[in-house]
Amino acid sequence: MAIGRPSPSSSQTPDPGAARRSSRARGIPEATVARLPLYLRALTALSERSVPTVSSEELAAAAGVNSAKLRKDFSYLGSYGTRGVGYDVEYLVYQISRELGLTQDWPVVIVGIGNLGHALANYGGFASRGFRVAALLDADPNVVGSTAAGLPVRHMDELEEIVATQHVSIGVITTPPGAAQQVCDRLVEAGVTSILNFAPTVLTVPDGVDVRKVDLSIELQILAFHEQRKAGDEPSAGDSVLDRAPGPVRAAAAKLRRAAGGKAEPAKAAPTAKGGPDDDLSAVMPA
Amino acid sequence: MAIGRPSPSSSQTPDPGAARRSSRARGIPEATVARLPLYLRALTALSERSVPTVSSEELAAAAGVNSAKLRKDFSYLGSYGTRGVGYDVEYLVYQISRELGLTQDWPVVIVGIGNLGHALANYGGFASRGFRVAALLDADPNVVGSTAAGLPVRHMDELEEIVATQHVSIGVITTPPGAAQQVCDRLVEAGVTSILNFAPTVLTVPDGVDVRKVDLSIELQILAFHEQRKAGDEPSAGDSVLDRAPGPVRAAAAKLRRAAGGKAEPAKAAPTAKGGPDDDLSAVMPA
DNA sequence: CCATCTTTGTGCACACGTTCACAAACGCAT
DNA sequence: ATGCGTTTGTGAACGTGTGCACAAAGATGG
Repeated sequence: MAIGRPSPSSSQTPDPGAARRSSRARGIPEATVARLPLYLRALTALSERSVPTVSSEELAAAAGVNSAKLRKDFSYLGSYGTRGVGYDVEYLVYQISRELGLTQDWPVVIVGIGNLGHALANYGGFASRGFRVAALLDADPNVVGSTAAGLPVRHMDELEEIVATQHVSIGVITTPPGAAQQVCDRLVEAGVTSILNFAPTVLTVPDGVDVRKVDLSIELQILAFHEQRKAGDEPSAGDSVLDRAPGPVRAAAAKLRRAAGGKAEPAKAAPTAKGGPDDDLSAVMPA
Repeated sequence: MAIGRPSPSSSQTPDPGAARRSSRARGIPEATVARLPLYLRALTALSERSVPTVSSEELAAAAGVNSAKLRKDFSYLGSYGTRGVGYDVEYLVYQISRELGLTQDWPVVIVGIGNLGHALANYGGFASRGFRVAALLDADPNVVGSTAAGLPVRHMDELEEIVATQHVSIGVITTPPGAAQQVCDRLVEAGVTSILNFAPTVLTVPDGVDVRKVDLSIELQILAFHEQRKAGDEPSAGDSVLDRAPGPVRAAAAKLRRAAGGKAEPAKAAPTAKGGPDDDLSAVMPA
């Protein structure tokens, strides 16, 4: 992975390049990998209903994608279907599980046992797919010692030992944003090479370490954007001609803004106050 | 599983088409929209440190993207920078906020107050970006009446009234998977047009309704895939020559599999047992 | 006013992802 | 065997996203 990357780069989820290259190595496009869990879920449901085979059309509908995409996705795995019939459900479940690496055990540590940490610890879908919570960790003495989902919350200082003895390679960060990078560094140092980050922070990691992030705030903002579109549109504010004007006009406006003394547009919104969004340490749950 | 559902289209997150079209309408690519919140976060941090201007290089580093991409992204919004200087932080914060629709109030309802619902209700980043929790809802009488994050948990039956009187257009689903579609239908019926789904289910919604999903299980599986890559690779199991063999050989194998009586490869993994992953109603937190 | 230095904005080429559409492959009935 | 209906697997076209590299625009100093 990480082919031509010179210095340590933060291979966050949004960066397709790095992740893509690493998976394309053996041929499976990143976009396809991201959909495999979807197919697996749909197939598992069919399997439980003892359905022997499915057509690409049916399975695609169940997974919420179109059938051509599904067929192409499967073609990267090999030719597991039978023309005129469809795909063997059980066989496909197994093949996808294997491809995703779910046929083996993945011990996971969760760091930061706030509201979200609790939620994740209780998540049933964990164990069912080969993931096992190896330990719950927190730095707060008030939290350490309590139990969540039947597991004891242990102190951060035990991190290194746990990772080493249990061969943990995946870590989940559910700390406040301020602590995330520090925790991340420690995880990496201890030997963790894949991190799922719920804190609203850009994590910087060395080459060879994968980071994926889940960010509720971002998802909501994207929804808001589309929602605004649906409404009358027109971003509403002091938009006018200036903003989209070309060259000179715009430049002059910029100059004016700077001259006006920092604060441009004494707008009603624009969160500038302290204790705001991301530094809000009270937010144990960041996403 | 909802096979031939022809009518309403389910515009889940993975489907770029629908979402893209709606945003491209006025020009901003979906990929750019998805990054705007990232920039906004970095800019807000700079703003709090009273930094007046940033170069694309600096801001890009803070947001974890490359500078060319950032400049191109901003170019879709208009020409808000000054050559030789950079971007005015305050002005940009305002412009991005406006573009994302964050200069207005977005009341939100959260349905399903389990562990995750609690976590979200307590999320500080909510209010700070124009999002306001209008109500917490649950169907369980044991939960209704309790309080979370200072707000009372109200019964699902109040949904319609709340949505109508408070003009709620965004709903967050944090119910068990089994209840998700039902809750979704009710939200849509009540007038909600944007849904953030944490339940591991494919939601079907009418045209005009946006759905984004957050799925922890999927993220972990993607990490596992890459993790497996890093290790010795070789998906390990009865791979051999057969799986990737062309034409006739493969076909014969498929025939054999079917003839063998359903269950192919009595593999150790492949979750087939009941009480498994997605139907696990005990999993209040799905993601 | 001119030269120089910095940084933006963008044209262009390329890579990736999606979708169409169709031939080849298969089951099944005759 | 042969033909027919079904469904896969994939080549090719298209659209999107990314990154390079550079000209144009502004700042700054003499």
